[in-house]
Amino acid sequence: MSSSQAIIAFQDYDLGSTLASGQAFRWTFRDGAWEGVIGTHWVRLSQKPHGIEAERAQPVPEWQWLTHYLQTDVNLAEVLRAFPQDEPLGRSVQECRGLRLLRQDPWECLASFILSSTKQIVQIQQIVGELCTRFGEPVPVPPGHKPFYTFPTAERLAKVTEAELRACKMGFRAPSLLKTSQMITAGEVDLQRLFSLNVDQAHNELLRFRGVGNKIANCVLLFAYGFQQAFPVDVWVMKALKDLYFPQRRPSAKRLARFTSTYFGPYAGYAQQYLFHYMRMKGRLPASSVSSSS
DNA sequence: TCAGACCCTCACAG
DNA sequence: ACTGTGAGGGTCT
Repeated sequence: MSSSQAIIAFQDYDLGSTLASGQAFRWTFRDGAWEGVIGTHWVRLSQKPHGIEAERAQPVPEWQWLTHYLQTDVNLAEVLRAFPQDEPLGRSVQECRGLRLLRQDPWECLASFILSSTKQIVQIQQIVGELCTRFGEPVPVPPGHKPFYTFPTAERLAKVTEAELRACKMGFRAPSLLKTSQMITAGEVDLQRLFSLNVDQAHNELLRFRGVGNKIANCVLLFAYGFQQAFPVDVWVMKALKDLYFPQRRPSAKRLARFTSTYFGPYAGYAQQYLFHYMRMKGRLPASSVSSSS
């Protein structure tokens, strides 16, 4: 029974916060709904009182690809219960109610985060968009709608030149993405195989790629491979950790790693996302109140 | 451990 | 309008 529309009954899911929280970079909000591409599926998602409404350009037999991406079967209440009961995290959870983690394609996630280093989220979105437009394949969209593209495969990108990548405004990240594409195409690293490894082994495999350090490796482990204990530490989370948990003196890298891998529990990755989102929102408040008071 | 380099773009002063 | 400056979900040497 195919349909081009479905409602996923679900509560405790803030679609907007989740899609715009810097996990994925290809969602755009338009006319009250989020439009994007998952794999080869164009889809439009909107938040409804009793769940998420999904709309496709063409009928599809099933929606498992979508529920898997959105991770709607994760019991958020259980995740939140496993958090340490401290004040900063509690406040973050309160402010970001319904924030979720997505489950993305490993290659798209890896490539996107290679492009993320020292970039603002808006800029990452620009670069990724440019990359897809130039090297992705068009996907079916509703009549008269602007075109959408797949995320280009590693095989495709392995054949382009560094100059072509730089034309997507990715700067010094171009050689890293190119080399990574080539390594994967050559079979030097098998991204699917990482699913069968433990978190430390998978982490080490990811570090073999140029442009992938500790932070980006953890992002890919968390957002694509579902290692919920992975804890990416970027400038925002670092600020949160220093301000909220180490106000006296700044901890050594070793001490910090020890803390993040034990204190937050089995769902540390979720805790990280809440702290990240909270810090970003908080940092943004003064700017928006200034601009709106003119 | 610790700078400095690395590309490029945008926001924000002046 | 124009130019100058700083910094942005890091990584590598």
